[in-house]
Amino acid sequence: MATTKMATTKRATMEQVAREAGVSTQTVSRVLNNRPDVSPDTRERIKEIMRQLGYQPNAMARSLASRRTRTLGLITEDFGDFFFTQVIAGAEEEARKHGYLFMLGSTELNLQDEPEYIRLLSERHVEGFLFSRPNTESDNLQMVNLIRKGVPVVTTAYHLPGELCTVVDVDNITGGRLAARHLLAAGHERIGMISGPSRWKAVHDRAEGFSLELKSAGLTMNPALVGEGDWSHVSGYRTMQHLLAGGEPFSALFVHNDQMAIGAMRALREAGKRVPDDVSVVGYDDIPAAEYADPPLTTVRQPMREVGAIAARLLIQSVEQGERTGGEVLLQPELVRRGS
Amino acid sequence: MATTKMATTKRATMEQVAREAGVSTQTVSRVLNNRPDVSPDTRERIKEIMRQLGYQPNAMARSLASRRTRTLGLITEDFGDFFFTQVIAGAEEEARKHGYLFMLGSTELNLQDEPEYIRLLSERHVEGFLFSRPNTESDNLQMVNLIRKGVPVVTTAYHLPGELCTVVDVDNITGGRLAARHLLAAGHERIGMISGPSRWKAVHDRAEGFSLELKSAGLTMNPALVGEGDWSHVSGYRTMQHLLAGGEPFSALFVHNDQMAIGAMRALREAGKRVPDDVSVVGYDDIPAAEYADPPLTTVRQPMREVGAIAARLLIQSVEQGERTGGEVLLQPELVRRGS
DNA sequence: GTGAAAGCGCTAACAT
DNA sequence: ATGTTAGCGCTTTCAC
Repeated sequence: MATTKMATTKRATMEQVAREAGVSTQTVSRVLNNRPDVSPDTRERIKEIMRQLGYQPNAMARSLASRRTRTLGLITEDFGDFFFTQVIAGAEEEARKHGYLFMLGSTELNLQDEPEYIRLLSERHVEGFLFSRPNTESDNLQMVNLIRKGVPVVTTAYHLPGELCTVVDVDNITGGRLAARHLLAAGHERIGMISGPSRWKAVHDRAEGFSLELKSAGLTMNPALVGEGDWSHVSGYRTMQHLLAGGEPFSALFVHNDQMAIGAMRALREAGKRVPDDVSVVGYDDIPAAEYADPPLTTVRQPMREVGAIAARLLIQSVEQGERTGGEVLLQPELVRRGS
Repeated sequence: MATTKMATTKRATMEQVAREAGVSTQTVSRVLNNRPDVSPDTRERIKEIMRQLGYQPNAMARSLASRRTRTLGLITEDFGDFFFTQVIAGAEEEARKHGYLFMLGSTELNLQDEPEYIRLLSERHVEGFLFSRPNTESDNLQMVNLIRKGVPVVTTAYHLPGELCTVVDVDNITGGRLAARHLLAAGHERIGMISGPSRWKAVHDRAEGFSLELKSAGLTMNPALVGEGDWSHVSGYRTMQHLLAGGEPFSALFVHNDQMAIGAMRALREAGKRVPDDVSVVGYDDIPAAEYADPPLTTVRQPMREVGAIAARLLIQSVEQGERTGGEVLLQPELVRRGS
């Protein structure tokens, strides 16, 4: 292994630029911040010198003086989850357009690490937080504390009642309706459902939208045909086996995400049921694998990157305008018809 | 929408803590940095006051004075990619254990944004960069510039010849060998391959390992049975159709990632070939969907989170010890036998 | 349009 | 074991 001791590279400072240009640092600062009150001449000369010196402003010094960091904090829980990574990608891209960067805090299912992350991010003076993760009852305290301190907070898919916090979400009731309408239109009457964990608001809403639509067709859910999974492939597989073992006949199935739907289809296949001939399946999310499932999975697509982008935009707005708005933005899902 | 104008919350400063405790800021600083030269009494008293005041050190002020940020930069290209998100998750977790945070720069396939990200991150004085993304020839310049400036750089899966940059990778030659050995042991002799894009070193290595193993069994690759995809499901599907159309018989297939393998299996199915009865398939990566493919996909698993964790550890080491090592760490893949 | 002075909140280096 | 002095590299405020 080759090894070299390195001295820290020293960068040009504003003072050097000022000296070279024969002006005060103040004038250089004005150029750096695109303020109008500099003569075009001086401005150009200073810019040229900056280029020559490879001047890079020191963000820490700027932050210390100006109390702005143009940095945001992102709290997530699971990088393995397609939904949340897409949200992050969308948020990140949007933030950069505004000159903001995200600092990352992913608890990776160790929720107890979250306070530590929030501390690390707070110390670094992130100007706002984006929470993009599932929610349990217990973990609101952190968010509420931040909000009460006046820190801008935006969440995806989670509404904190009574707090000034913006929520960006996809309309899950409509999502459930879309799934139901699709199955009803195909003539199904005995319909099962595999939901996500019941503590999720999304799960409740998808089930509600689904039931509402059944009701308007004069049908109701049969409790013997409803199971609950934990979003994983395997839980879809097991829950399906369980419903199958119940012996209650059905010809269609609504599953609350694609991973579980793919697991459920495997269980159906193993039980000798063909999809869609014996059982039609509708999933949720439209993950990349959905299109290449066997058969290709009909599913409810959510605009996840857009959720992230809007969340970032609202967060930055809140940061820059110094106001805290407790609002909700609801995006619409769409049905993607495939072979299942 | 409820709306409130917020004043920026003012935080306690070191000076306030010092005043309350009747000591100088210096002593408070010593406590904050866990230096030994403070009497146990004073230390405890100061800590207590910090707690009471809810004191949070200002990371920018600390950075400005100490020239340390304990922040790292992470450059990636695609949050949709399972491999890279796992690497990030591993890196992130490891970094936090050392008190470091990552700032995020994901170009999301717009490679031309990378210089902008690097600039934003440099200005914020990240102490090192982790590049976790695929590579083309043209994009080395950015990395080389950083390295030459003395900035610690670690990459995953990419070796920059002649530069002091650490690489953490998974042994792709062995990966190719594992796949070949598995197929040879099952008695296959006519074996096809769908590779990733040929400009990737990983692709070259996987193909080489695969060929080497065939050679030691007295076989060679048949060029008519080799196709190239772009890692996507659809490219695996199309490439498979193309190979099938060639008419060259084969009984086994090595595919350079699972997504393409799943696409290829669909093409096989549509062509009336059963997996594994007519054609055995080995994928690469072991993404979550592999286990729930039909049939469950036999694949070469890579320890991706570990790659990230090791990369982060080496990067932090390089930052803290101030030395640049051009080394390579090679982790080993393993074969996961399933039904394909 | 430009400059001088003060200070953001902390740490480094030295003194005691 | 603790205090003093002098910055870190900028922006703010106010003066000209």
